[in-house]
Amino acid sequence: MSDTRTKLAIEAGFLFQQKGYHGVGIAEVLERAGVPKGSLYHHFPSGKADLALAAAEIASTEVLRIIDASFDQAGSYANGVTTFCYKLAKYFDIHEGKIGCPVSATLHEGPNNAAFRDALSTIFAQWMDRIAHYAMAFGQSPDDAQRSAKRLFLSLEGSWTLARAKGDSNVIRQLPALVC
Amino acid sequence: MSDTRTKLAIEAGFLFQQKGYHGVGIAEVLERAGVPKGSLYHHFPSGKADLALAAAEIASTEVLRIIDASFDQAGSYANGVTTFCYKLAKYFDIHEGKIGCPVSATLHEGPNNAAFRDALSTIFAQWMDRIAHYAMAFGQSPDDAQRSAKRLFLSLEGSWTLARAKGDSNVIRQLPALVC
DNA sequence: CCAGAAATAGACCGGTCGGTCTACCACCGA
DNA sequence: TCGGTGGTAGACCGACCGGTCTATTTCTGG
Repeated sequence: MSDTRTKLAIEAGFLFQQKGYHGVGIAEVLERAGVPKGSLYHHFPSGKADLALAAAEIASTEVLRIIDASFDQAGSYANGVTTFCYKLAKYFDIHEGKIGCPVSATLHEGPNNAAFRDALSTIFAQWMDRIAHYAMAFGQSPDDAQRSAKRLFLSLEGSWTLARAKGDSNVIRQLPALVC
Repeated sequence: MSDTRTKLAIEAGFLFQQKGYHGVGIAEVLERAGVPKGSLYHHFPSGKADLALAAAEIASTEVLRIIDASFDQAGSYANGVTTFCYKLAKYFDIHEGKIGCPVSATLHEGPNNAAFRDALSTIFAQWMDRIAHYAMAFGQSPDDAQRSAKRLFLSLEGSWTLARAKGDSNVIRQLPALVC
């Protein structure tokens, strides 16, 4: 199995989230992961771009997992949103406020090609679909659920940006009061 | 007078907004502005960082100008928000969808130092203050105005992100229906 | 136990990065 | 006319960039 591959993607993601695609050098990723260059190009033949895509994929999966964990045991949609935001705020604090949206930081400032934009767009759609799914599960109409999900997602992206600028995770924690 | 200085900041801002701080090389800015390297380091002694700060300042002023232009002649707060978003969407289209928040793209992916974060945080606060000011002018209570401004700002940041990922300015145009 | 594939290891490459430095030029008050 | 100054011009630098390449080690099926 390819444990090295996963480790590379995770560590790369960690760095991309803080400094953006262009802000991270291959050497830095290699050092953090404790992996030589040869291994990287073995597992990711097309190099940095491959790495970023894989890192974004992993980060996205983690976000979906957090959504599930937040809503599965919630008593209401508003309740789920609150749990979700608190979990994200905690994650933000763990990384000492240096982190933004895990996938947009990775992919947005990368090469402006179709592959990156498509991946980003797909991931965002998945997030909103998942949130809308829970909104409907809690009784909202399909239309309302779509709106709720979009409202939450857009504000969340904004919160990540603002929280990072202010170095304060409370921006994220105050989100439920603003969108519900 | 220093026309060169302004030109450098504007062109740098244009590029930073598309590719982020690390994604833009000094040489590229120089070529776009048609200015030799010596001039840059004459006007911006500490180089790229100075340039980014100046570029962000200019971009922020422009956003404030757009806010004023949108709300000054509006009949209601909601009306002003709509005009504001349409203006931004148009700006987004002019740049062929390659652009995000003009200041966050410039400063967020830059060196993670206090100066950059402070500048960003200050600029965002100015934007929200200005929006809140108009919300109050249209009759909202101070508290409500704060909330309205924050809601609009956060969603707007998110919209810029999503619009760029999807390459579709309609995300921004649909914002008023979501936050008002 | 061995052959071959998978993976690791890192030296090496041309190009580009941000930044420095010296030379020159245009303007302006004396 | 001259000295000085604010600005322009671009050659040049070491560091670092992403990526390639060959050699070696480790794993695995027969």
